[in-house]
Amino acid sequence: MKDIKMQNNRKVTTLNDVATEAGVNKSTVSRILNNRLGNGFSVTEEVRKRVLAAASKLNYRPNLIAKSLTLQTTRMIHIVGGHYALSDLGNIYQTVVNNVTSIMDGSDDVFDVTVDMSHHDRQTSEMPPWKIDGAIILARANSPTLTELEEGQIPYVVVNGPAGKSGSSVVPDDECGTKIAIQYLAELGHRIIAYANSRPDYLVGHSSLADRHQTYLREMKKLGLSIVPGHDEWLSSAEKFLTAAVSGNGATAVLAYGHMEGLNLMQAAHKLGITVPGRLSVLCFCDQQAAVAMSPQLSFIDLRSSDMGKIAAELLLKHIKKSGDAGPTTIKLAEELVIRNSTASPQK
Amino acid sequence: MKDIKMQNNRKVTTLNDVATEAGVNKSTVSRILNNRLGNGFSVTEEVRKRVLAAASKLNYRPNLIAKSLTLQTTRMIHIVGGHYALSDLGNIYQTVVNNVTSIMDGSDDVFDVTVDMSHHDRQTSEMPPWKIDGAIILARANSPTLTELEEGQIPYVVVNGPAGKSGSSVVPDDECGTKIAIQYLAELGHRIIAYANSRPDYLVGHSSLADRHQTYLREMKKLGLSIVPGHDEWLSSAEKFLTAAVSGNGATAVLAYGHMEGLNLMQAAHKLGITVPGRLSVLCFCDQQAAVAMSPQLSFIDLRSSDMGKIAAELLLKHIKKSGDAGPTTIKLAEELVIRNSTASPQK
DNA sequence: TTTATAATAGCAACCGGTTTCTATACCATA
DNA sequence: TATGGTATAGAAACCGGTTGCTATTATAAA
Repeated sequence: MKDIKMQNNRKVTTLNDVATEAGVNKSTVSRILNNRLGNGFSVTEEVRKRVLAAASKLNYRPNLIAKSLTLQTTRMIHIVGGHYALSDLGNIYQTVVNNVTSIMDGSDDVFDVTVDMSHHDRQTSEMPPWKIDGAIILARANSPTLTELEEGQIPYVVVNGPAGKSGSSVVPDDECGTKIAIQYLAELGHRIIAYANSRPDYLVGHSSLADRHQTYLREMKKLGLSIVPGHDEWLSSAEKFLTAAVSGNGATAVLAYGHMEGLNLMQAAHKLGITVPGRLSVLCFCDQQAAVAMSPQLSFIDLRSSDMGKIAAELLLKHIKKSGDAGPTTIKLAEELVIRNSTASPQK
Repeated sequence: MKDIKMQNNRKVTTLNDVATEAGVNKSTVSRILNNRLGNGFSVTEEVRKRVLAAASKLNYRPNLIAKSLTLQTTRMIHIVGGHYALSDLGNIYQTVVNNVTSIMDGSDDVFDVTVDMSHHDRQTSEMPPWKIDGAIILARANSPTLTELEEGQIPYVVVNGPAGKSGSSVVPDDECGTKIAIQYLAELGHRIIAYANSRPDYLVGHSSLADRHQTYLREMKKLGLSIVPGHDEWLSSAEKFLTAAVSGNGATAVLAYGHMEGLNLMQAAHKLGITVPGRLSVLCFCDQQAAVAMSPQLSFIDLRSSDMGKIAAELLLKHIKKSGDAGPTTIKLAEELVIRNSTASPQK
């Protein structure tokens, strides 16, 4: 790798500058600025004022890199895997990040939250170059990242994915959710229910892919319903999929892996003149925020992304404070069916 | 503020540990591990092997905090104002962040990108406490942030907002876009065109609010068209707004401030039985990603968020490398009308 | 054999803070 | 007047790396 030598004519005021300006030693400035007074150390009010004045005059801001080098902490929470959160419209990770942030903002102890946006290959760690007090992992971390977290004994919580030995995780119960979905559709009277799998490039290898798909198959079999071909293919063209499923195989309902598939299906249905929920019921896994964008109002299996974010943040805070029963935990949230206007009994 | 004292029993191997293990000086280890050989410095192959072996045996990983303390650079780009990017569905800043990230990922020099998610008050700087090589500001920065950037001579680019003296900015041309929108609707034959203003809490004070609203008024007057009451109020209830505008004032088209207003209007129209584009044309300012979610396919004034992100990132890279004409620039992007299925000539 | 030069590797300063230990002045008490 | 405690502040080590400079040895040239 080539190194860029950066010119460094930046004039940032350091502790020493403040000390010089105030005519005292830098250790004195440090103690005053960090309220380390009263423990075998004190200064006259006059010196204190002078130092404070010098600091504000020079617009001093501590260099956290140096600070964290000695303190071994930065009071920062890092969210790993930000590109998931922003990768498409109404992604659940967006909601997760929002809720993590809001919990952290409301915490007694101040923690700044940053999100890592970079794409990393599987070999390089996703950890930031500064010391963090805790991490939230979206969906999954590569193994160097996990190793680093474990070895550094950094508290972390994985959202919607598996944690390592000492980490916690918060996951939605996809099997349960899928079961609920199929049962609901069956109770409405649907016999032929299609499953629209994910796009090919989305979260390859993630457990939700297999969990929803496999549970669909198992549950359909159990209830004696008709599995519609195409369930094992990636959804590339929603129109083709719908044409084959509805016209070709007589499906009256479709369960979609996620909100993007749901959105595509709804728009394809509209184009094909397939009324929803008249001729076709559409149900998908997503959260409130994504569902709200679609019309007619989409019925959905709520992945509880907002709760996942909140719980993950609270769990992380507990781990950081080592308070109470702060051992590694796995929390499985029950997915919930939210019925709105995209599902109905099939027409005779 | 109370300080948490964290226990620190972490045993992480340092450069010194490796040096001891290999029986050499830590500077030798540093140079070998960083390929700083060949510049007045060299080692025998035997020593090199020994050091490498020691490092891998002890599972050595450099402490990047210490590293960046001496190197004075973190190879990090920081995006300020992340809560804008994730605040609601299909926000243009989401696209901006995505595109900034992808440009950075594709750059020859490796820069990590982080997004600050914390909410800051107007008085405290939004800058991270570590040294960054460049910043992207979403929408706007508070004045301590701007001051710090300027004083620290840190390259930065503001997206959709004003920059300080030495910063660049990339903004969409809202006046031009609004003009195009009104002219287009007028050419379709609309005489009574409503304007749906923003939600009350969104980006208070941002120039786009005034620019779009004022240009609407000016352009309508210029073309002798009927301004519909309600244009100067926040959009609180889309249904009330539509009822008043369409039924009350005979509006046949509505121009909305943003995608959320557009979405609300589309759904309200659906509920009220107002067909789009049959009885009402709907046009709003947003980007491709947001527009794609709505049905019928929304016509929109493209804010060029994707281009804004890319251009901002490229500009920032130029500034960082001080290459060519790297002075502060303001780039104004022409907004573009994208005609899809939510606009049509008014019914007789 | 002496001297110049290259190869090899260590020493120590430095980055910007925190903190332990030490030093001085001042005041009160014996 | 000697003694000791307290208030006040500085000196220096340290966190974990990087790098300019120096020191030693080996080899080549004079």
